[in-house]
Amino acid sequence: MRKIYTNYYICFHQPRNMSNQNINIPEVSVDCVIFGFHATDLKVLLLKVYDSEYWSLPMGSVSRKESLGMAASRVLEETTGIGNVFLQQFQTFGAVDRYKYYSKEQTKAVLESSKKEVTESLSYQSTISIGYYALVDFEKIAPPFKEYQWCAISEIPNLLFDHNDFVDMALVALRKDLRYLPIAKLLPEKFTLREMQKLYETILDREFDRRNFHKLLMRYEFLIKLPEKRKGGANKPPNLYKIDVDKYETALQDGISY
Amino acid sequence: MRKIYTNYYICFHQPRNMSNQNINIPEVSVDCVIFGFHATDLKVLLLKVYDSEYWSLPMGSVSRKESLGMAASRVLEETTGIGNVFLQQFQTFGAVDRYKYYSKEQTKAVLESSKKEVTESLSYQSTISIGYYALVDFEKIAPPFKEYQWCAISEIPNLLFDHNDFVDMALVALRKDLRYLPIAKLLPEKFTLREMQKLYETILDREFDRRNFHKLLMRYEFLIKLPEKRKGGANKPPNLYKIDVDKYETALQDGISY
DNA sequence: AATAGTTAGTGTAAATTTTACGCACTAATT
DNA sequence: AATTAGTGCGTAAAATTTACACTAACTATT
Repeated sequence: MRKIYTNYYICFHQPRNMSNQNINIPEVSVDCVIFGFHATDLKVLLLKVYDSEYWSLPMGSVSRKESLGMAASRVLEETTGIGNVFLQQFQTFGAVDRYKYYSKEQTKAVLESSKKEVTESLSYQSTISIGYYALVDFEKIAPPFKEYQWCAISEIPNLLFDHNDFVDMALVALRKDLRYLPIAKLLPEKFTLREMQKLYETILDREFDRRNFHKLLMRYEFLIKLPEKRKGGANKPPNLYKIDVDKYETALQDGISY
Repeated sequence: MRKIYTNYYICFHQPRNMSNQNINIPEVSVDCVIFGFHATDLKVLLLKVYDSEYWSLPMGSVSRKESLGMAASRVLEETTGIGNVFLQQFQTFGAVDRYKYYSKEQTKAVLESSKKEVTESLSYQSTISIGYYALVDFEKIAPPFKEYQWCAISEIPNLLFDHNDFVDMALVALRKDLRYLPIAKLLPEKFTLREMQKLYETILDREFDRRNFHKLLMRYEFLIKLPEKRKGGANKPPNLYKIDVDKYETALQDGISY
């Protein structure tokens, strides 16, 4: 006979002492992987940890007065100035001592540089992090300021804590959900078909035939051909396109095949 | 000129007062959607809230000494006795006051029935819940005990808090990731091709041709034909199959098309 | 002004995959 | 014997994916 435990009722937590109530939820943070696209590279925006040589992802805590999505959006705005972007939750991380285990020497350095008297507390803080990724227009936040740096996916250094895992898993999620994601948000408002193709090729790490790709995209009718062309190259200037937002969203409902 | 905020360093939380330290992380829970499959129905295991008429999903808090996956596994074991199952994190929920906002009268009833003097505290507790779904063999935990009830997806009543959202989103995630998920875990160890087909048909809400489905599955070579047949019906007894675990996992890496 | 070099833009045919379904045979129930 | 449903083969139609070659427009060079 299988043993069935008897505490089958919902176990309510003890009420916390709210006297020194912080508006933020302790031990929970939101960490953001910000994707941008430039030339043929998928890039991630890294943030330099104050007064140290280390890099991390933008992160922050969650207020009790906001939803997770709002928190992610706010954190992004506060740390980078980027607002109003597409954000997608992809995974929540909560390994034991994950802030302690990874990059021990980095963590120590950061603690020292942060000039606060927090020595051991870090390992008990932000034990759980909700990962979001953002799709942003690279050009809108370039050139980077010295505290931030766009970094190609393939060249990302060791990051603080387990942030390298965040980047890896964000990329996995991005690839998996590609059919349903508005990846055009990684492009500038006006773009060429070739740029869009490059974007797909970079994310999926495969090549498309120019003509077939063209046909494929045109099926969905969310591309508006502009009367402008992009001059400057020593070649026939390509047409510029922009997105018909309504039609794009409709197409994304069903998924865009490739 | 875009305004860039200056707090670009990582903001460490104030250390919490650890004197009345609870081993569990307050305000965080793990909630489980347990999928089972019976006849032609996809079902979810619901848990009756102690001494009330309401139902909820199995849930519990997360210890600081365990990872999220371990917590989900433990919660499942503790509440239902089910162990060693496939668990998949699908989404983390954290809307403002989501425990207060949903099912106000239900929450109240539960609070009263729980016979604890927690009145307002609930709305500040378990603000964030990490959703996992499990794929289990329906037969192994049937017949249900009175505190639990298998409930067909289409007949789920109003659940506590925002647990209806959990079920909806778990199903969306299940459908989306179907190609990569070991949904055979929803079947008994020995099963017929027809049962597997029904399973796919139920999850995807579409029909397959018997012969084509047969061909499709056989391509992957993860089905082992057993010398047994399932007798009982007024017809030719169908063959029984079991899974070749190694080959199944290999096939799932690349995804099983349908 | 002519030319070379580069990339853009476009349609059609072949190959492959998916879907639909026919048929012969088997093995149980009633 | 009639009925019901599974097994396993095949084949044809439909849909999708892949392969492929030329002309056009611009810049840079001479």
